[in-house]
Amino acid sequence: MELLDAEGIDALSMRKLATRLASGATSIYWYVESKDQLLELVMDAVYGEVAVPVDGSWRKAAEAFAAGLRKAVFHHPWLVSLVGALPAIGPNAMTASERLVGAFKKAGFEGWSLDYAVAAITSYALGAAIPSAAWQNAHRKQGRSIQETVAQMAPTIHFVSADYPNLSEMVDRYYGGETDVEQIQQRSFYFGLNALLDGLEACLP
Amino acid sequence: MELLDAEGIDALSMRKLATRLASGATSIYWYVESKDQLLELVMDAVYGEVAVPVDGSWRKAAEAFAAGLRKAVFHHPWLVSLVGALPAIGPNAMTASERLVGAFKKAGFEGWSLDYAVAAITSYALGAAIPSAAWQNAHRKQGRSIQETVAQMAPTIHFVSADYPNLSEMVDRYYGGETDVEQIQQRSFYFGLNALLDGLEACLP
DNA sequence: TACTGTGCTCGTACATTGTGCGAGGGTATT
DNA sequence: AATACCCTCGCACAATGTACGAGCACAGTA
Repeated sequence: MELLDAEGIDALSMRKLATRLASGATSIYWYVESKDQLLELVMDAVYGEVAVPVDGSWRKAAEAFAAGLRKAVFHHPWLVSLVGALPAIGPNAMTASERLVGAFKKAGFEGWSLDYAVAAITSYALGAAIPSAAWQNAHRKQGRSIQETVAQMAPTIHFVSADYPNLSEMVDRYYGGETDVEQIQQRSFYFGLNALLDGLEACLP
Repeated sequence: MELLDAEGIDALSMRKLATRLASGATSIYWYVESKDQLLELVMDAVYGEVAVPVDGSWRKAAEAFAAGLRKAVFHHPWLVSLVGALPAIGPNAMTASERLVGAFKKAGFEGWSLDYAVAAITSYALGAAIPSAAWQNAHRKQGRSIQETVAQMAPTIHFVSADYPNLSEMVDRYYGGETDVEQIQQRSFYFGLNALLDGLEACLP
């Protein structure tokens, strides 16, 4: 994971990992069946970073899950390249889901509504993490800081959105103030999350 | 895209693509700078399949966008491996966003709320597409049909969820009836989408 | 002490990958 | 006839995932 965080997922090779571990390249295959399986394990390790409380309201549980996933993806932006391509059935992912389901069940969700409500939250959490990861990936690909990347991409962004008046207006809003990408994304994240939670709350008896 | 649909993203190599095009492997590089750029173009081609109507309510626009993306990912499950890793600034993606923003703006969203509301919908749409793509990827990796894949994975799924009572309950519900994965996912998708739209509607003046 | 098995490491090897380079050929313009 | 451009492609190289099997250390048994 240190290697992945530092160099991204394209840069991870079994040989590099081996030298990092001061071992032979193929020794890894004693512990792991394939690179894919290794990545599955890594993915579940990341899920281990999202902590869902066992007590507390269903809204708190959902918030903890979604925010935890968001933070995890922020620190490990390569995760989004794995989600959807590899099954997420590790113990950490399972525990998080289990607790989330438990909280929703205790709140009164039942039957298919329970499944659907949980799926809605996970979908939103995953989806919201993607743009965040995209920015991280972009600015890590060059060695620059976020501010520098934002500044550097400004002309390109203005150029490609020039033909789209609504998008241009959005872009201007982004580049109007201090352009703290992370803060904007955080606000955006909680705005949508609260909307979704409000909508789900209306389904409760 | 035919190659990607048939064999998945791991199986796409420049050489295979070249033989499919009855050309030399490196001839492709006359038209395309790198494989990554090729994938960017392919990604935008998929965005071309999601049609957002210019007229109609903001809810209809959001539904069309989300459902379109869902359908596109269903047919091209390899897309999720690209989203978040590659920038989505092609003309088709831009047009879809532009129209979505337009519809929301006409409905009364403005300022940051406009951006956030649109971001919420796209996040949900992307996130909801991921599990769907995961199933597709899984069942395409083996040559089997969906039903066969579902049946074949049943023991594994029961096994890994055995220690999690809430998840077991969910799994039982899934495997209780006819287990039409696609239909369940569709219902789940619209359930969450409507909840989110309801929540967003409450933000309107 | 000798032998056997088991857990683990690693060098070698191979097929496959993305892609840089430069030599070719076809067509249009001068 | 010569030059310029558009386009194709064979070759080559470094890097990749991983199968294979030879080697080690150490445990238990004879």
